[in-house]
Amino acid sequence: MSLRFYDTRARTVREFTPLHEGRVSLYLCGATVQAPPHIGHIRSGVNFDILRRWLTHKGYRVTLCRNVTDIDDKIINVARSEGVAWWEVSERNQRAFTWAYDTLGCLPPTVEPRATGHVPEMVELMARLIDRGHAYAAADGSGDVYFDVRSFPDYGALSNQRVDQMRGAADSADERAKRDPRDFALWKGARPGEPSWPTPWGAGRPGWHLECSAMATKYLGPAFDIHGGGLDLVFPHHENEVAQSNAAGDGFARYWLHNGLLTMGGEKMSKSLGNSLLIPEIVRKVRPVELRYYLGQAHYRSVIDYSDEALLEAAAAYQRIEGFLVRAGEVVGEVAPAAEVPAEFAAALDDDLGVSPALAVVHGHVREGNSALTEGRKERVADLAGQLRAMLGVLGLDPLSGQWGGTEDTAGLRDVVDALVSVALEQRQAARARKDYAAADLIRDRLGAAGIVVEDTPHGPRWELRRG
RNA sequence: GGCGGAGUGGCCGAGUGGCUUAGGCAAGGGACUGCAAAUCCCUGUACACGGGUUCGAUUCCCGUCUCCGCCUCCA
Repeated sequence: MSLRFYDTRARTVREFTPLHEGRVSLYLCGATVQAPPHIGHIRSGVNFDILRRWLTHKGYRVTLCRNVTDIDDKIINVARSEGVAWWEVSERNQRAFTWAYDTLGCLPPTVEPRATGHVPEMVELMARLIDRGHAYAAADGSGDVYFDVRSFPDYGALSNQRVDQMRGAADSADERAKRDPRDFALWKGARPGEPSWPTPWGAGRPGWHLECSAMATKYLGPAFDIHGGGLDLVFPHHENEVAQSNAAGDGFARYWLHNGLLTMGGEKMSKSLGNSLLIPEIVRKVRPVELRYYLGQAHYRSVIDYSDEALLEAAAAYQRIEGFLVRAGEVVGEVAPAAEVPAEFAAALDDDLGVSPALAVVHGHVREGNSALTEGRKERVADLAGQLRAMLGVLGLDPLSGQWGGTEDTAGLRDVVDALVSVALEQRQAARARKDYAAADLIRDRLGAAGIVVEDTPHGPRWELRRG
């Protein structure tokens, strides 16, 4: 079966064919860096990281452009309230986003452009729109530049709305000089004390939507394959992007993919609602890879209503997978990921990124692998472990990938601990041999208290550090 | 007012006009074990409600209820 995705604009699943053979250009709306990321942002990051990894696995050369909105009203407000420069706020939060993406195993984008670094491209785009009669500078001299919604018949096509039914866009607080209340700001003229960049129409700053059009075009070309982002960006952000770019004569995105939102207690998690759950807080409860499993296991378009219980369940499920690979490694040594993933797994991901049925294949392999391990069928164990690593690699969840493993230092430390624990385990085995179970259990309990879990197997005892 | 999504067994979460009706977590039973852990096997008979279409609907259609998102900054 072919690769296909649900396209927001078509409102149906469409077969995916890239613009250029063997290559995929992907634009993601990244963060407005007014605050550190919450798990909703990272859910989006994980969803699209899986998409990116799957495309890469299928042999496409993926160019991923993920922007950073480093200037906007809220950043200015945060800076003001803290008495620092706007760029201190955006730098600090951009680092927090990068840390969170890295921590969750999201591969870095090919390019990560910032809005304020692309003012000339935005000016060029505005000039084109004005020339073509789709935009105008405010007549009041405020420096605002607006997109003329009425001049573009397709406005509303992406979000399936008719202009007449829309409420006015209050994207400039005082509605300075719009011809139509639904017109949106391409550029916001500077008020006293605000950071600004010069343009032919006056000094000001980007009006959010414009930057994505300008940067997507710069890095991916006038037409590109996939544009992704959260469902809450469909309108107005993406509607406005596509309107600007199409009106300027650019083909823009060919497929629109939107991830479902993350809620907590049934309410959308949002910086402005103040119910943000931050990453450092969660990775105290579970390991980052377990959080990734939790965020990635549901279909990317479904809502995830966050709960600690569900998070811990996901961690348990992940540990089952990890447990097999660790035990397999002890028996057959390190197995490299297989070159190919099972057909059923591939079919699941090809079908609009069906991670859930793909994980069913993963768990099936784990179950069979555990049986093979019990039965001592080493070749089968190695075979299944290799396939599992390949599948988990696509999902960014391979516990042996190094991405999730310890550092060189802790690997060395592990050998030291192993030697020490072995001494204790030899004592315990001796006690068991003379049926002194009280002594044997005491040793196990003391190791347990130190965070070392002992398991007896047909091949002798094994130990590992308690997870979590 | 407009646009869109959702309600699945104790929990999470896929999916489908009928077939062995995913998978995980938890629970119960069994195997293994000195015990435990891990693992394997078995078990649960679910699709908000009311109609309709159909030989047959959780799956299609209509209506109702509830919840959520967007239409304003938001992944």
